Amino acid sequence: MKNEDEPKDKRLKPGDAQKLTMAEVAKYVGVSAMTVSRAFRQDASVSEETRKRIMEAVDALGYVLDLSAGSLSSRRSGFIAALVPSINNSNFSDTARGITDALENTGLQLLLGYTDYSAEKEEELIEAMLRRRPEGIILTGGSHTARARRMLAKAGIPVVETWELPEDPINHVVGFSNSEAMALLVRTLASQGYRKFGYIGGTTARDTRGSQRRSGFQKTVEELGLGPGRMISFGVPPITMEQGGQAIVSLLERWPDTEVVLCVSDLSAFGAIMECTRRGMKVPRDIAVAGFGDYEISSICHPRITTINVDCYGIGRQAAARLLHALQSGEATGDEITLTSYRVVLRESTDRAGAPTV
Amino acid sequence: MKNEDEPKDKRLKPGDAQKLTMAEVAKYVGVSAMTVSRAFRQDASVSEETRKRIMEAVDALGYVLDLSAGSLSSRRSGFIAALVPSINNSNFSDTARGITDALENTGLQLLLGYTDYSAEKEEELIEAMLRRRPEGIILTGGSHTARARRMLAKAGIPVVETWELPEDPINHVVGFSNSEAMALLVRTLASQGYRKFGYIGGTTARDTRGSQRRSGFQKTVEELGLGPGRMISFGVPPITMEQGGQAIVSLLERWPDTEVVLCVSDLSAFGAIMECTRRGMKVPRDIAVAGFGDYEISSICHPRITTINVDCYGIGRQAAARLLHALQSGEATGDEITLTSYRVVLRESTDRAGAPTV
DNA sequence: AGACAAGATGATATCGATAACAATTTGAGA
DNA sequence: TCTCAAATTGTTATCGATATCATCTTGTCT
Repeated sequence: MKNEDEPKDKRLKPGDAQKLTMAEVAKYVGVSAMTVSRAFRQDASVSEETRKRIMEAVDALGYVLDLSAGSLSSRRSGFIAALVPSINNSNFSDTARGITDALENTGLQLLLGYTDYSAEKEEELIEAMLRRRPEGIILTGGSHTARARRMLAKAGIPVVETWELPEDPINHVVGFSNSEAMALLVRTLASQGYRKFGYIGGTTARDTRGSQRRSGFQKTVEELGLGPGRMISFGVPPITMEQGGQAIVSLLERWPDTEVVLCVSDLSAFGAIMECTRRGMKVPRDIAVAGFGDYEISSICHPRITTINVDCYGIGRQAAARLLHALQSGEATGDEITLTSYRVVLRESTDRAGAPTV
Repeated sequence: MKNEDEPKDKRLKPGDAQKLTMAEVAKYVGVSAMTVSRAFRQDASVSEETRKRIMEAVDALGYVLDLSAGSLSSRRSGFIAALVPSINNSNFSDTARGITDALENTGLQLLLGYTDYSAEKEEELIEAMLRRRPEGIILTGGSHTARARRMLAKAGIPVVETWELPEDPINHVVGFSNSEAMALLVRTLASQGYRKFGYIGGTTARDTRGSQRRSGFQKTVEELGLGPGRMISFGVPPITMEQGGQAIVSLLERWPDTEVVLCVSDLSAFGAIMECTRRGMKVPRDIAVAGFGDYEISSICHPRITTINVDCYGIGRQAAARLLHALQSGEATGDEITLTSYRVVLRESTDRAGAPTV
């Protein structure tokens, strides 16, 4: 048996754990557990004096509220779930940050998961999340398995789909049209005189936003009468910087007269530009390149990369705001679409003047 | 009243929510709730036939297990908490991915938070996490507020500190010495003939790993008799690509004869190199630059950046593995230190041959 | 002074699953 | 065929907080 008389260990260590409950705090203070519970919520009616005494006891005893117990009786988990394709992609981690920031001081906590661009993984994650009874859920995109849709419908919580404009929205939407955004970029560059367009993207439709960008590209090039675009598919999405470099090599081998190459994201665009530079080509003098997403790198690198700026952080904030609103108003059925902004950011990599760099 | 005879809505919508409980599934199948509960756990003893019938009912009814109720009685929350400084930094999101991957199929779920490099924010988050009664917690670094340490000790759960080697570890450690890693980089470059070393880092000690790298730099430069290093502090950590560019300008104005500049991370190194390029300087011909962290960008950009490769993903995996081991063995006190690997990656940006690039 | 509203606090039932133990069935070996 | 262990299933209490309703103060207004 341990010596219980030795009150202080020189160093605090795990293992001293006592299962402190609210009831024990209550006994210590000389009130009921219910009063302690009230002291933890700002809206409850407890006298200032009692709350102070309780909080002192909480501090002294080192009590930490147990939300899992509370959420059972209050029937509110205090969770919001969000699924993004990848947390290593700064566009999506910006969105996650937007969600977290919007949730601050709401008493809601974010449960984050990443689907790795797979609808099956998404389905699994949705189930795992729903087991925690989140009060709302934020998804990326509009492609979900049938079972995922069924589970979501049954859950009876507000759902926000983001980053796209799904054809058949589940509930709320906060996003933009990836295909129109890419179309805008094509038209902008065409108006600057570019005629021979190439495109670099991934090989499969796993990345639905990527597919939408691709189709926006293709459609617009044809509408403008600039023939079919020169499309190169390279690698399973999300395609990396390195694959961007390999892809542009293929593209230029096949269609050496290409004037400008649009990429599914800034990362592949950057890889493409670096590979060109390495091979002695100058961007934009020999070939112009544009990306999508306006990652930090694109405004810093040399040459700076033309791209579409997307309000990633705002998507997160607005998605969370929509959820909060739905929770407050109690409505679980509103089908609202919030369009988020995007804009073309013209930079050196497509500069028609094509001033030889350096 | 709604027409309950119409069995299928054309489109499933939230709002159909029924509070389905295990007891109702049990009644539907004709067994007890306990048996349904058992059917959900793989180790429990239920006949295959019963489990099948139960799972069919679960499917038919659309029941989703409620873990919050279960964790109350089983006294196991099924959560692991992890705090990282930032999820927008790919080094840390790699670590988060490592943790998530290691947790797969363990029935444990990750609760992720980001501290924004602040010990106060960390303290708040630790409390918020502990309210969910995680079974273990993973922290970044070894600097915590006194109250945070107290709460952790009291929680009685295994704690893993990562990415550093704290002087006074709480419990488990999975990391490496940032100062020795930086020292290794200095010595490696010194052995290649570099003599006049500069350093770019942030202005405050908020980023403890950054501070350690800085002191490792300073110490080693002095040990090698290369005088005090030329240090530029620029911006509140984490310093951005852009700040890296601004910093190298300051540094070269003040010490124009600097031969090589080490940066607290690859991101600032990249910014520095791009700014130099933009100003007509060639890297490494006119100035050599190195980073830290081996971000994807460093192996792609031109010139490729010399750096320290850190096993970010492995840190996450090993931290989670250590936690799992502690949970299995029931020990909550083991003070083990797991060293993770790092290595110098020499690339073009410090190539002594200094071949003019392009 | 009496009445009543507002504020503070307490008692009890309950959220939905699971631990722990009890009861029952099944099957193998004697 | 009988016995006993293993496998299967059921019963009841419980996890720790909170909803709900009841009770008790306090102060104000007539």
